[in-house]
Amino acid sequence: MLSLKYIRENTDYVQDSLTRKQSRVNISNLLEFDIQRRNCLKEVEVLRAEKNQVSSSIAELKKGGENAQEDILAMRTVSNKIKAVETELRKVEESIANDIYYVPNIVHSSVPVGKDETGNVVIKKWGDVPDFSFKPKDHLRLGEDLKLFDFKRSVKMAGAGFPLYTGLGAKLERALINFMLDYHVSKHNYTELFPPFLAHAEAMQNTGQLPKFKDDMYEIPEDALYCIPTAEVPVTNMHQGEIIPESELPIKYAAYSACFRREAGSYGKDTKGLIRVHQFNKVELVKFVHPDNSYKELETLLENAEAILQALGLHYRVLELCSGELSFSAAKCYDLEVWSPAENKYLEVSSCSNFENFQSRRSNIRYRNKSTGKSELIHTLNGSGLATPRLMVALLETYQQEDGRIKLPAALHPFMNMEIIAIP
RNA sequence: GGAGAGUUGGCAGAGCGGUAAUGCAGCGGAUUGCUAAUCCGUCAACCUUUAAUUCGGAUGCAGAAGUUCAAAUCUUCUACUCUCCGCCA
Repeated sequence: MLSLKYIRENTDYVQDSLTRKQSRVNISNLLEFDIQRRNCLKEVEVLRAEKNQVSSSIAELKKGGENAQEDILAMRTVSNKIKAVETELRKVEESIANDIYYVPNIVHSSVPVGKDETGNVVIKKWGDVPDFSFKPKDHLRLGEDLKLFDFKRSVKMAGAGFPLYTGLGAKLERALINFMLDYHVSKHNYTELFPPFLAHAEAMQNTGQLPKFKDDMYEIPEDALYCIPTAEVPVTNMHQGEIIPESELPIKYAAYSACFRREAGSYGKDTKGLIRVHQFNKVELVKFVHPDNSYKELETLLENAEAILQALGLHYRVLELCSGELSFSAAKCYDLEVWSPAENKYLEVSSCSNFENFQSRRSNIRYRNKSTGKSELIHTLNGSGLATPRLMVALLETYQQEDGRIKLPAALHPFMNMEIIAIP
């Protein structure tokens, strides 16, 4: 979240940022509440000061064995007054809390202005669109022929959108996860984590999933827990409430998790196979960094995610998201899109974002500034590195042979113990 | 599921109705001098004020409600942590 003080002192900038983000959030209510709050505070603080003063004089009198009855009676009315104003204050603060959680992060000045996906800027293309001497099959057909997934039977377990990987498909899924984790740990110096897949409401609120995206999450009401939509949630919350020594920054984590998304409102879109599912696997990269370096760290985060696609030899492009496409919590974001030969389009496999102190303010994650000795909010970043389903789509389609077999890229050979996936 | 103990500043830790000791670490300063020590100040977030990183005020003891002139301290509820028992992969 943003701080109320920041909104108050930079109202025009925040409003401009909201406009660029295509947000209809109204901050004038918030500013009105802010004034009310400060008026109440002033009132209550004067009364409290009086209370403290008289209270200590009562204490003095009693110590000296004197009668303090007069003061005590007077304090009774003051106390009641305080209670009344405090109630009012609490109401105003509740209104502020309700509203401020719906205000999205500000947009970084480097972000191109635009209102929808047409405003995104392609800043890079890597590799070539693969060329086929035959008509390439789509991943569904390939999966069926090679018995890699079973979408019909998975319905018996959990319904549509919960993929079941079978045989070499299951092994390939596991190989991709292992390959990516190993790569980030050994080549990019991330620390590997295996986090819980459920998180409580506070954790969800800290990273910005709640309150706005409640409907997109699976919930377990008996235990007040939610299924995580990304490992970003548990991993970012790992340092909640901590003050991290400046010398330990940046902290970099790579975490595998299953991800659960209800995808409410997107029914009928991308219903084919693996392209949009309720449960999927992802290796997530999360960084806790010094505020001065966060944009540099965003660039390397992007490079780290790209390295996976390069190692797998898959054609992709990088988008710099325009202001209107930025997610709620992000100040700047790059999307990585891999090429699907059968779909004949690019599919998003990663978003790399800088959240600046939007998440760390909610989660109260700080570092100790060496020169001032004061604690300040750190910046958080994260990016997928990568999500498997669409990666699987691109991989199968890109490396298919005319005879229907899949010739795996060399990077996966050690993880699969084979070079070619053949028709069983 | 049952029983018990606990949750205080960055950390450690006292206080158990009169308004948060003390130690360590950090930051600032002073002083003596030299593989460092000693002393002083400061040490979340908030409001107000200021030329100011200034003065002041209020808050703050897991969270919420209550009793009281006054709550870290008493009462109730909630959350979390630990220990033991039971059940289970």
